[in-house]
Amino acid sequence: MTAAKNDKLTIRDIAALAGVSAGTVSRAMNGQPGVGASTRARIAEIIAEHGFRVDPTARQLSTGRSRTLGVLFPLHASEVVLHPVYPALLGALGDAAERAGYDLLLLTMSGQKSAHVLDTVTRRRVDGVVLPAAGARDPIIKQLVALGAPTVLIGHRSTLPGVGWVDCTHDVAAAELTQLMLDAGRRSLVLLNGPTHVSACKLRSAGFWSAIKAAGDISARETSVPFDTAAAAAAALDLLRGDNPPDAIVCASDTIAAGVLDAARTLGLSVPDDLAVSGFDDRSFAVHTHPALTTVRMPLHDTGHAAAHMLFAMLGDEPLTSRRIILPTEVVIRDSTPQP
Amino acid sequence: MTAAKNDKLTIRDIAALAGVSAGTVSRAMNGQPGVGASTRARIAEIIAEHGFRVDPTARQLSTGRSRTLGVLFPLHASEVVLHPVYPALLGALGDAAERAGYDLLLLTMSGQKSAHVLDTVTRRRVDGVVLPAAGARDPIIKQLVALGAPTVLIGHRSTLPGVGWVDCTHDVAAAELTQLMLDAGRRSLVLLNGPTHVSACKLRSAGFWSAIKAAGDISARETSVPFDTAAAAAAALDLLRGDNPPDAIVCASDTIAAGVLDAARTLGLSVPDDLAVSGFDDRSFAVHTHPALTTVRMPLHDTGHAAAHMLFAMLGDEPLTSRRIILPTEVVIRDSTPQP
DNA sequence: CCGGTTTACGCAACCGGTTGCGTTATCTTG
DNA sequence: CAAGATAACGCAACCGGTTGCGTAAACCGG
Repeated sequence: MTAAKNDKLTIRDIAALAGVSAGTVSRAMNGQPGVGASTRARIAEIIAEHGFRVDPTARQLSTGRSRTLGVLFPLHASEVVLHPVYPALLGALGDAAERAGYDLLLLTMSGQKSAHVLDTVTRRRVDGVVLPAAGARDPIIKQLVALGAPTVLIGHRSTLPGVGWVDCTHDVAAAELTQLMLDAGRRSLVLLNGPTHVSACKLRSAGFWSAIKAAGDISARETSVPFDTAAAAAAALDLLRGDNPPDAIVCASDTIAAGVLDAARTLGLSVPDDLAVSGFDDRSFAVHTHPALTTVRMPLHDTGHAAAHMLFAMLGDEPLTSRRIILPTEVVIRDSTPQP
Repeated sequence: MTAAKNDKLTIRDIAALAGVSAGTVSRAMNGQPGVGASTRARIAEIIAEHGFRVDPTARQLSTGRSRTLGVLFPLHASEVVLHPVYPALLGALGDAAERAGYDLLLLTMSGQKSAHVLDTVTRRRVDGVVLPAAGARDPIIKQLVALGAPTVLIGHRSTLPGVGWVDCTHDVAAAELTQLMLDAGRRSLVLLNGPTHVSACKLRSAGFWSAIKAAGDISARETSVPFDTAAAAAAALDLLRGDNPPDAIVCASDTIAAGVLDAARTLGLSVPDDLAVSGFDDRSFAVHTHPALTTVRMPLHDTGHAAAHMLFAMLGDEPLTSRRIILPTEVVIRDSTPQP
């Protein structure tokens, strides 16, 4: 057996084996100067032979670094995993962390109980924090920067100094979809937006209106509904039965779009001929709706990856990169909009 | 300000404030005997006033416990979060951990690179491990028990001594669905199963065949396909075009069932009149297919919850419970099977 | 009021690494 | 070859808690 088990070796055991002091072993392991070449080689050999691994807890206690990144959601964990985009972000962050030799600590925060999270950061159980669900109003962001914790936001373009963020082009995607509707001859559009305090929804609104403004004489409205299929269906029924019913509805999420499809079916409208519908998120069910949903795929894997590496750069592990990154989205055209 | 910030207080600072030794503060904090009532009260007051919090790293170094539970997936993180059931389990585990004051460390393991994971366990960065994706063949399970790590499996009924597990009644659910088909008069059934090495698929097969056997003179077959809509569609086309085409297909997942629905549509078959179809998992898209899918909802939240508390019991935090738990499933009847 | 037990608390070692500083050995260079 | 510079390494303190053991004071019954 070479580098197998034999647990619980300490650095002083290795030092004794090599006939040196513990400090020398530590320096040799960490590639620091002050160790002779032959000694270094001998120590490396002994470490490999006995399968010694440093105790991360002890190292952390003396260095103050844990090689762990925290992923913080101001939600219950069970809410996180049901979300359309958070799980994918978490997965990408996990991949990047594993590849960089970091561990991933999942931090959840029900309500405003930030004490435990701040404590975890203060005590350096995590070296930095990614917030994939950061809202503009969350006080936790300011608290984290006040603590000096390297912080990266996803989906919220904060202006706070020191914090980095990664976001994607919600506005461009919304504009593209809107233009798609206009190009197909639709002249009465509605943006069925999500809650307007959500950063992504603000951007989607901006994209929608910029395309409308550029087109000139178009009838356009915007309404806000929760990210909920039933609520969206009710809102869509109102719109479609009211004055000047829309011939195209741009929705801020696939769940909302699913509600619109339900409403269209209820009224016997044909999609996309009578009504064009688009979603956002490209959730798994988007391909199973009837008709299959035109939607927007966000670069979730790249986003998580970029956020992780931005954090590693802040921690000094990698060369500095930009602290503000905007990644491109991709419009996925299916059958709920007219074919170009 | 009472219990606000003022970071970096040590237990010796508190001891000096209270006019006692660090050891006494430690004992007072942890509710150990050997501290007078008045001293205890004074220490508690000073701790509250200054907002002192123990350093979990230092505590871990001396006690060997981290109040952290590991969730181990022998996969890449990005594969985990795309899975139909793992995210929900992760969420439930996270909720339970937060409520119990535990942190959650996400451990992923690409390929057979178990060294880092075993190291994390050996060094007690986690007090115990939950494996929501345990396969019968995984050597990691034996390695964990060899290390003496409290281990709880989800979805794999291991016979190894010491390990606990939580599973649900895949067999009963499959039998119920099969019986549903039989009660509706279907006489040519197919189980379109997933990969047969998956524990849940074995159970689903057993349930299917037990219902068939009990019914007597029935034509029944079983085929295995990957959990993939396109592959399932191809297999279903073969079956439906072949001799003795089935009038009911019980599928081992919603993704497989979606493929069967696609095949039925291709052939112009009416579901459920010509062909009854059922899925498994109750994924979000099951309600959006046409017709909406009859499927099985698994008690994912309860499963995660039970696994977490079984682990806490093993760690001595809670009274002992059973180490083998089987939770009931729920058949969700929608429109892809004949109404009873 | 006294011997013996219990209680309250301090002291110091320990968990397992890291690191500043001092000492000795080796290497330059004039 | 002597003197100064440099490299290699040991020593011990330190990170911030926990805990076994020793001791002095408070308590007990007789």
